[in-house]
Amino acid sequence: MDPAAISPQPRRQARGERRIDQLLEAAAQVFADVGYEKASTNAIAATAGVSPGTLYQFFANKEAIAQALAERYAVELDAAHDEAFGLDGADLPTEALVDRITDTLIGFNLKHPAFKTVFAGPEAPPALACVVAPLHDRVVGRVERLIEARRPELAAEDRRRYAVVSTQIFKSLAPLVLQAPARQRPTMIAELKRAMAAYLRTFDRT
Amino acid sequence: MDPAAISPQPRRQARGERRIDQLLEAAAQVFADVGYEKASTNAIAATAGVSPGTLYQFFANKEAIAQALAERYAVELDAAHDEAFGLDGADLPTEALVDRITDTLIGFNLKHPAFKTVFAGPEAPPALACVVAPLHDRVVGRVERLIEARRPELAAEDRRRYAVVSTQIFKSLAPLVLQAPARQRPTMIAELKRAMAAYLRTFDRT
Amino acid sequence: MDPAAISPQPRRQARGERRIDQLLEAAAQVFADVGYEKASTNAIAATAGVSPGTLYQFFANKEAIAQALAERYAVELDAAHDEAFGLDGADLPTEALVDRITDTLIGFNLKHPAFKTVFAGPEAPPALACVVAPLHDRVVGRVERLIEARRPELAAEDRRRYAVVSTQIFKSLAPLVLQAPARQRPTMIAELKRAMAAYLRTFDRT
Amino acid sequence: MDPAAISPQPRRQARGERRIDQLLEAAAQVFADVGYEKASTNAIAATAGVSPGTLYQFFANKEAIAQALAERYAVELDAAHDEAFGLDGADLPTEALVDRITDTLIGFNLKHPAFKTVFAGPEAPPALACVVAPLHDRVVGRVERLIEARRPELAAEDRRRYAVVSTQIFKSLAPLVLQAPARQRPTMIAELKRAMAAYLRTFDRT
DNA sequence: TATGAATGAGTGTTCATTCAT
DNA sequence: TATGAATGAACACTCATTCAT
Repeated sequence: MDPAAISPQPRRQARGERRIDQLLEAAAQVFADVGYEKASTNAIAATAGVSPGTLYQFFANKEAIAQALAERYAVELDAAHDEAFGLDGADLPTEALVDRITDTLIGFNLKHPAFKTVFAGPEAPPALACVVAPLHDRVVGRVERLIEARRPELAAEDRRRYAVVSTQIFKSLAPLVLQAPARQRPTMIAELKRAMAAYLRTFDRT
Repeated sequence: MDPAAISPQPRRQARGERRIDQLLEAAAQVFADVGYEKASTNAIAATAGVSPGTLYQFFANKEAIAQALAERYAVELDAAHDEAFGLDGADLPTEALVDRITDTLIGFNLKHPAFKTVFAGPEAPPALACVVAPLHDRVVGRVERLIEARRPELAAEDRRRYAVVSTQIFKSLAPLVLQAPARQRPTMIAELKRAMAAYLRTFDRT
Repeated sequence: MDPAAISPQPRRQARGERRIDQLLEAAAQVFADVGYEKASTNAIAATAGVSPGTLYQFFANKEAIAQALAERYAVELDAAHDEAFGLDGADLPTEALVDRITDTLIGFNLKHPAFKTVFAGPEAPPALACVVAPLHDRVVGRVERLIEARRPELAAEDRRRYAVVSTQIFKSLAPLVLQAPARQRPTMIAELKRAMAAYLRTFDRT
Repeated sequence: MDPAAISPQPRRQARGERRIDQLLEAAAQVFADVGYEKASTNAIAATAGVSPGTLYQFFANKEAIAQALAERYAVELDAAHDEAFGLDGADLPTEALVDRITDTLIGFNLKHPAFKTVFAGPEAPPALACVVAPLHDRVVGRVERLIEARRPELAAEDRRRYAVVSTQIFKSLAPLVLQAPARQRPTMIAELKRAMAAYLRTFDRT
């Protein structure tokens, strides 16, 4: 009973998925180092320890790699979100909510230095725009639902706008935190929270 | 003082300066279209209607083009700033100040679609970083001085941080305004002002 | 030991090595025709019948091509040297030694018209200097050891100088031989030998 | 009596010749620095403090510059030669003759670092070959006449060959002298003389 | 005469992608 | 499935030379 005889497909698929993991990890590293535009597919393949041909066996082109990476991040981010403001997000005071979300997202950014590359919103270079939009939308959607839970009376359009703006503010201040020397990071985090809370409060009691 | 004695040189120099204008205009267009990294010097030359060699007679390299563009923007922006919160910036209520500055800067962005390319802050691609930093610093410095005039008791470090964060927030929301369809632009502008004012107010009365 | 297990890689590597041969041969041709500086990598690739990209898969840059060529020559020249004054080089009369060495090296030059390009001594264009030095040093070193065997009482410094000067004289007269019409070549070879022998004799009996 | 009225042409010609001097001096500098191939006409013009257009008013192309430089050197070298082995060159003992010639020529090379660029013999890059040949021939011719004076019984063909070979040997050893650190220069000069004398002696008494 | 802007083919090199093995 | 050789258009930049002024 050769075990290989029973599961030839799973085995191959498993290998394939390991390869994909390798490649995405390599891509994340290269993206984080030099940015999407300057990241060469050859460099990604080399970092993953495979040949360029192999890379193209799993991804149709450079864009597809960014897309796949974005999807991975989307999934993991969803989980983190769930944990961060799971069921009581609606009832928390604004400050506490901002606290939790910020800590979660900053943690996520620290863990995944390539996240920002792939999480550009309207500023994304045209080449990345369509790739990156779904991840961005997903995060914005999440925020939107949270706002909905807290202020159900708001018009959908307003809700959307608030979500987009909050996300954008967060995204613009995050690099300040990430680039700050470790000593000043807490100050910057506090400032980020202050800015977020200030904005969110403006419509908390409208 | 024979005018003929001074004229031959200026004539040629004048042509050169016209060319520089053409080239910078072309560069702005190309930068705005495809971003700095993907902008090819040949494309810029072609857009300006000259040969690549001509471009390099006026600019040492691609970076120098961005730099020159940044400098032009710096000068024009300074003038706009002066006009926007000239002498009474210190005494205006926060909302009025935000109003003026926002309108000025949004106007500037609309007029110069390449401005954002060359006004990246900490997120600028490494290639642009050193080129772009002076422009960014200049704007931040401006804001800093404004804050100082309004709240002289603040520590320099805090002032700096506030200035940086304000700039960053503005920069992140501006694209939302610029990309919004004309109909929704006023709403977005109002939102941008609201976010800015909310943040600024947090330390207005501390 | 399944031969299939080792074959897939060697096959591809074999192709690669054939390409390298092709490319070096092409480079030698182009170098011989127009010299190192004017040899364009595109011309070398075209001569080898491949695209520029292929060339760069095997050589990091133009310099590396010259380097590889120099190394090939070094190896082949070593073998020729071994054959030319193998073990009895120390005991031969000067004339016989000069005879052998000259014939060997002239033969080598005739076989490899690009050799001189890559065997420039102190006159090499700066771009080639560091590439070419090792080959030159190797030949000089060889001559040095030969001189040492024949005149062990000489100071190292003098030995070195004699070796350098001999090499230089040979190098300067070789082109006269190579460019001479076939009919006059023997005369020129004789002259070259005479000049070499005359110089070497000056310290043979000091 | 405005002197300008009498000699408008000479004045202009004089200015032209000054320009030519400037340009050739600049060319010599640039050639000495980076070699003929890498010397750009723009660099030469800039070094001379004039515009490229002006350069082309006096020289048809890059080659013509080298040619003109070679001619200048030819004239000056002739004078130096006259002085070095004027009328008694025929009767001097070989060593004394070699001494004089060597000192003269080494002096000339030291004074004109670009001389070697423009005095390449059969090794000249094809681009320079025809430019440089006349200077080379002239020097060789000079040596030939000297040999004729000393050994009138030699066949013209042999004389020529001796002259060519002597020149070549000198040319190959000169860079060793020029590049040697000042302390070792005398040793190298002595060696050069020794090599030259050894060669010349071989047919001095045939 | 002198300028310096203008040219444009050419340079060395890169890289997303394909393909034979 | 994996390799790595192969491609070729593109890039940033150069330079001998010309030309309007």
